Amino acid sequence: MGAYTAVVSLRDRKRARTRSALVAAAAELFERQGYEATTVAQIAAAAEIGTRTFFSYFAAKEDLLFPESDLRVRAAADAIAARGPDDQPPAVLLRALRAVGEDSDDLSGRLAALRLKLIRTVPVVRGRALQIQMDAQREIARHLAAAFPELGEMGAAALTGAFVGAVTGALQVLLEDSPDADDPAAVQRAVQAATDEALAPWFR
Amino acid sequence: MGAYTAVVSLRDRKRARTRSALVAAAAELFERQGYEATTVAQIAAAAEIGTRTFFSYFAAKEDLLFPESDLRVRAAADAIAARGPDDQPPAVLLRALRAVGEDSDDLSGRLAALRLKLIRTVPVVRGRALQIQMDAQREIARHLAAAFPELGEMGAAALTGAFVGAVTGALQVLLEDSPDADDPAAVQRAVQAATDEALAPWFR
DNA sequence: TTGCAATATTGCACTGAGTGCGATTAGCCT
DNA sequence: AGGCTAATCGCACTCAGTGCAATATTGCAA
Repeated sequence: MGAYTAVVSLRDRKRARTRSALVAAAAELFERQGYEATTVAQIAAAAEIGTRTFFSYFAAKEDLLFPESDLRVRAAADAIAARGPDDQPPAVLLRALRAVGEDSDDLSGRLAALRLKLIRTVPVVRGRALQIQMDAQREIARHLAAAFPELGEMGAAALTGAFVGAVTGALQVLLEDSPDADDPAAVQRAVQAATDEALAPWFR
Repeated sequence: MGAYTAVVSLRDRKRARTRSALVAAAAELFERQGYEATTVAQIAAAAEIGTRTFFSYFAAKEDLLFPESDLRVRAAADAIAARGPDDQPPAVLLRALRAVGEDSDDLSGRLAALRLKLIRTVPVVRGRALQIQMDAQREIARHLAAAFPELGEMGAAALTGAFVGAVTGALQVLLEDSPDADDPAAVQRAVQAATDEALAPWFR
């Protein structure tokens, strides 16, 4: 082992490349043929791996739409950690949620747009998205509780839930009848405006 | 057609009975063998139905855990409809959500307890539960928007989301480390207390 | 560089959910 | 009673996902 061993081994790099290839191939196929009409075997073939091997990269087909979902949680955690000494929980939480929305998504947001569309149309994808969201919410609540012990574990969870719920509620309406429901940037802006208003009672 | 034709035909009654039999059989089997280990074929056989016919009663295996989910929504809608002339949105919403929690669940809450346990342990069940919850939330938001036009469609949705989110957030914590996470009555009481506190800023 | 251990890849066979279709049955209505 | 409609069911099929065992690839140390 020399003085500078690569932090990521060849193995790891190769694995990461294959993973990306899978996501890219899936995006391509989903866009062209639709989600249900695309089989895992097709995706694997497009990424030049065996069908069986696919499941050592993703546990399920839906998971292709949500790579790196932990990045968003980490962004929120950082935002909470960076609070000022006089900040109150609601303000901190609001900044954390903004951080979640802002982390510029994958390459040019093409995957984000696809995800948005499939969340609206494919039940199994929506279900998975909601599960991921709940896990993220729980994790954020944990950080909030650590930052403000006086809230209590449950108080922090309820507060976080209220904020995330407000965002999600606005999102629901937006996604179902907005002309540009597929443009992540536009969606983000609209949601931000709507939630700022809905959460007003907490900031006064 | 005589003066008094049965409101529900024989056909409908039989169908309802079979449906209940399926739910009962499923509950029994899920409790005894676990969710994953129970096949649809077993459930169908226990209810004396062809396997193929099962899918004309329930679209998917998970749906066995959520019969009559629309009852809860209707209870909430009724609560909103029964508002007083001076009631403000938050108070009305809170009553509506209480109505949702109160509708005494299916027979002795045995199914409710099972559902609670499976939501915690089986991902696909949790996903379905979240989807149903979101649909219900959206529907309640619609009623709220109709009752308070000044809120606007999106404002109503955000507010509803915030309230439901607070409840759900508290529920998350409760379900993961409460000793009696399987007792629906206890859970309901605890959630009510937690949310009352978390939603306080709206009532002042 | 070579050889060994660990890990990744793959094929194969299998289970179980869910669907489409066509034949049969059973309830409904006149 | 008899035709009409809707429910039931068996059959064959697709596809997601898993367990297992064989093989190939990479990491590491001598």
